Amino acid sequence: MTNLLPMADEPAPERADAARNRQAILAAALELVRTRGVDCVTMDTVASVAGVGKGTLFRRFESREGLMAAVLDESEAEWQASVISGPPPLGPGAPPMERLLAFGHSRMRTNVTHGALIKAATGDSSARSRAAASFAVMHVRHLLRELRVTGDLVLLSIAILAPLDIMVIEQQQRDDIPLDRIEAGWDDLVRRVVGA
Amino acid sequence: MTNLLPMADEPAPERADAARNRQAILAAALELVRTRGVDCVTMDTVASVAGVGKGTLFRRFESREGLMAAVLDESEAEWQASVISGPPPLGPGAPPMERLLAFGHSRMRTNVTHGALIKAATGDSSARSRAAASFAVMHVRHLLRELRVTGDLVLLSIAILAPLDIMVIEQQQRDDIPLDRIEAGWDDLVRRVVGA
DNA sequence: AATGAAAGCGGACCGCAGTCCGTTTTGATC
DNA sequence: GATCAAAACGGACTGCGGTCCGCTTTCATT
Repeated sequence: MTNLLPMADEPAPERADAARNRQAILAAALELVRTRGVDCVTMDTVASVAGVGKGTLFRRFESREGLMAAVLDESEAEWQASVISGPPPLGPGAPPMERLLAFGHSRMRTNVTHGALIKAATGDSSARSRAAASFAVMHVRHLLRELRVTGDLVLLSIAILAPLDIMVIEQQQRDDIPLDRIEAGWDDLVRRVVGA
Repeated sequence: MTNLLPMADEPAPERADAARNRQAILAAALELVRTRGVDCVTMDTVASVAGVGKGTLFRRFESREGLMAAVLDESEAEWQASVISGPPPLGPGAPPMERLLAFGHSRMRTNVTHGALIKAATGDSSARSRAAASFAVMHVRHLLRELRVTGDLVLLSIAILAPLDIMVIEQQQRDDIPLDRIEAGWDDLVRRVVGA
């Protein structure tokens, strides 16, 4: 007998077939996104390539958005890792200001590169975007603190991060503003906020 | 005989029935949005209430997004008017810094109030959001110039406006940050950028 | 190994945005 | 007022995201 009365609300284990299917779906989605491009990947296609029913997709990943978020996390996780423990200046070791600028540049380029996927994974109040935003705010706030910035650091972090949003970046690109100029503008903003 | 050879590429006149239908559609959409809320308004419903075919809706307004943009413009236009020629501090007459802060607060509150409609009207590269953003950037840039701010004023304007975006605001509200604190944080940002 | 209930499965089905194309309306010209 | 091409119309149709529910699989227990 193991654990008759549930001790805590454990996150519910996953049945063998469920785990197998989640892997198959994720692999299929990843492959399809890579070969056809995000916008041409339908849920029916993913289901049939993965060899499961459509219902299974939605039970595992909630929505198309959720599935795309899972695909995106594959690369997002390693980006976060390189921020936390990669080589400087993005990772630890460089002075805070250099790290902050490197962080912004890296985030901006990543957003541009994975733009389509990020947009597909980021709808209203998606769990994924909350987590991603939370990580970024945490990191920027930490760097601002090291830079001895005073004030509401959470709000300042959000303000600093807002112009890096893909939608904002793409709007500027549509107005023929080159990426380098956007980057320079952001650097300027950061310096003004930090007060350097 | 009037104008046999077209002198310039005039924006093409509109046939009587076309104009009539556009009005009917817009009226129906406005009414439905008001009574049912944006998210419950389908294109089929608008079409049947307006007494036209579905095809007509899409020919006139391109997409659901476009229709919602048209509905939104009803109120957006008068907001822009109050910025350009309304009473201070939002309108002309107050010192630039006061106007800038008033502008931000007003924009923020408006975004929150019309959040659902704005989101429905604002998709990837919508013509509407380009125009709206353009107006805001123009205005902020103008105020920054009056404040003797130096640098890439367009980029700084975009950076100042980015945190006012509905998606950004709503993210913060989900994290239980009250609107007043968001507002204060934005004021702080502006003062740092302006250098006051 | 037998059992039974909970978890998972899958595909028919639904609602909605957007397209297509044969028919109708408009208005400039004669 | 008759003519006619261009413009507009409308609703059947398509494709996709998402739901529903009767059937199957899993696995803890005996």
